[in-house]
Amino acid sequence: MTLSVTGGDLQRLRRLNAIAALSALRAGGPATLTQLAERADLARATIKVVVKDLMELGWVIQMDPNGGEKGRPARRYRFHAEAGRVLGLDIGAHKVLAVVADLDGNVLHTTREPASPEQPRTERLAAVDRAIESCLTGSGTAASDVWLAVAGSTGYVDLQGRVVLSRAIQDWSDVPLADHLGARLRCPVLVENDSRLAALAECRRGIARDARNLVFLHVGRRAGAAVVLDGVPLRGGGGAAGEIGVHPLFNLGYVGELLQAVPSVEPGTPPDAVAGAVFEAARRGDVEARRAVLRYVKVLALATTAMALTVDPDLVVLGGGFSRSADVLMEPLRVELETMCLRTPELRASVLGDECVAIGAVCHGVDHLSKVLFDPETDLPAATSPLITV
Amino acid sequence: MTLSVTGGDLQRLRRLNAIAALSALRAGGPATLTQLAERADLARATIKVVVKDLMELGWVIQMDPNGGEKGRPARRYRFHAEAGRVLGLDIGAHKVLAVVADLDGNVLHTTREPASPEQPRTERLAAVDRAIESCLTGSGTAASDVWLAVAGSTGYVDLQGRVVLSRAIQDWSDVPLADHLGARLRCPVLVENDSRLAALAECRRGIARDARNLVFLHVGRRAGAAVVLDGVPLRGGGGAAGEIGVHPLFNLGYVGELLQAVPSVEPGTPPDAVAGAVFEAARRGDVEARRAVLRYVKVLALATTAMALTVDPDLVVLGGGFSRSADVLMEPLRVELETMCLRTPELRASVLGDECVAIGAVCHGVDHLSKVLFDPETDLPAATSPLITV
DNA sequence: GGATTTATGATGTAGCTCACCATTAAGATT
DNA sequence: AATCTTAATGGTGAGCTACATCATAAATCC
Repeated sequence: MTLSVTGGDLQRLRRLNAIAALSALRAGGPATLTQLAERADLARATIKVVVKDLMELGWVIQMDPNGGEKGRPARRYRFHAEAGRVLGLDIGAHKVLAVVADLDGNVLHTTREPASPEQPRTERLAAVDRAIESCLTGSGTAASDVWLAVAGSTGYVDLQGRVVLSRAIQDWSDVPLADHLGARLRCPVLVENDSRLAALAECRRGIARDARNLVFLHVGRRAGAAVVLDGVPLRGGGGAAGEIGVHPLFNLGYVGELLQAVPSVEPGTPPDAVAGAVFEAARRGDVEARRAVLRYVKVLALATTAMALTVDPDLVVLGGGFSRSADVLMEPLRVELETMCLRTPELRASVLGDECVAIGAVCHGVDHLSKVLFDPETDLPAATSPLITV
Repeated sequence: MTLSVTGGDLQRLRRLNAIAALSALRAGGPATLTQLAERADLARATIKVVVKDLMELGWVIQMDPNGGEKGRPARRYRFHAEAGRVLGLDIGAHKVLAVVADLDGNVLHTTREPASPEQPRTERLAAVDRAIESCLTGSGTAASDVWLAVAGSTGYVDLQGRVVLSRAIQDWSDVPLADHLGARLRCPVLVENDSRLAALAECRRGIARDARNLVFLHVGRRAGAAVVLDGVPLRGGGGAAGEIGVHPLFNLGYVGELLQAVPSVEPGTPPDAVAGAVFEAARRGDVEARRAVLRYVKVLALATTAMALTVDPDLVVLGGGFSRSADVLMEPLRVELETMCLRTPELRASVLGDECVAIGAVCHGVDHLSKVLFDPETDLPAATSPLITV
């Protein structure tokens, strides 16, 4: 029986109401006291006291009065999203992305560094450092303003933020990424699998905003996956949830190879462009290309069905590089899923492009901060470089 | 952002404290006021008022004073588990089981009715009715004392409590089971997949009490599965979570057939006894039998790996009829899982035998009641046939 | 300029939790 | 048997908290 209800004293009630007011403010945008009272289902007088406290702590600030309505103009308040910053990182095979966002998750600045799957880890880590550096200076962010950093990396990331194993990047196994970043940044660091963050991004800001349970399929030359349940990315007991790609029956690590050796693709095409050419040919109706796409889709569908039968999602989101060719992939995939699934989930293509993982990192960071900072069990801290526990 | 914190009134605080006290009482067993104050981290005076309220509502009763300690003897209180009853049902292919339990989930009485996979649905429903009938009379329970009934059935059960599809029982698809039981019982009814309830039972009362994330594998002539995450059975968006058995690559619906046609098993052996004979032969070291077992295990392992790679559980529990032969199955299964999983989960055999599903049904019912009755959002009802919403 | 509208600030009431105290009922000690 | 020790009980008052209500203030509308 997992009933862990905690009661408490009057101060706790006050805290509860403060958090309720703050949540209402964040969820519904700027508001007057009366509006907030309505939203949080509390008396105006209560809201007033609570908002005063929140302003003193620095979580809420008063906005410029905007006239235009009749009656006495109301003071309007909003969440002080600029009080701190969240750093989001996407460490992919071919690029490193850094973004700085405010506490609402609004991205303020983005920088990009090139990378390659073959480069040694020190070079990649250096690229990460450069991306962070230029993103901070570019957005005018002091290192002390960053409350939390969240990194998304390919590969299996354990609960300590160590990249245990990566197949997409050569020298990227057994990398203590959280430690490296923590030493550099002087703030808590979370490291997550990239697909999981991309899935979260789609669930919060992308195509899946109306869904609570979804499977995210990262399609590319290598395929990855992630599961979101009740709006929360599923990590599993050791952080390995979604790693269906290593299953011997659906070898997603090399699934892209199914898209090679199509006659209509010119022999000289560089490896990176082959898949795109096959998709283009299939789009034109080339029979061999369509057959290759179907082979690719069939493997994908088998893996997706296995996941769908395990967690029964409402939605499957197609993301990753190849999702640009969703027009070619979707229909055959839908057909395959329909023949195999017990309750076929809806299928949609991602709408967040390239920065999907970085945005997911920010979302994850904001969620984490909200959970830690606005926890009814502990005192509400002041909005100044608070102590975050990871 | 899913922050749905609700603040409130002083009455709400009182309610919160009442629930905290009640939870502490239920979790830790009978207690004195001082002990309860300690457990719930509240002042004695508060506990006193709250317990008085709870006694008036009928949720808490005073026990006989038990002397033997020095100092003024303290009144001892306990949760009034006898205030209501939960009915648990297991509707299997070969039997129907009914149990009556109190609000702590203690089983008071069990009845059993035979069934067969071939019988028409009306006969099976009649057997269910008989099992309920004799279980109620046998335990001296009035129909009005049953607050909630939970049924576990083989097959895919949708969120409305309808058995959509069953392969283990012939005439058992598209059965509105919740409606049938609801009309008979005059109390709310929950219907769930049987494997899911068995998994819950292992997690609460069985071998998996220390685990929060697990995959449950129902092994038999047909195999089924269920997932428990954070101590809660995973239903999925439509109740189909865990139905990995219908995946075309691991055809678990007929996996038992892999255990046939072993020379050392006498030709005349009845179909039900073949598997047991094969296991027995394998146990003795018969090579053909071991090979058959290995074929069976390999299929099982592929399906289990797919699930494990999706949700990354800490534990896989082997349950169902064939788990009696866990000694033969475990080791090869462990080996297979180790070669395929990224993070191999621990493997254990079920300890709750035949009544596993029924016990799980009771656990699920008690959980549901706790959630609905002791919800901080609503007033605490009196402990007399309360209105339960499903 | 007056009427209307809407937000603000202040007051009083009721309810809750808690710390503190004297009281009570048992076993332990002399 | 009388006294001491121990530990729970019951009651009181202090300090907060949330809420409803009311007079007041600052805009727009006619």
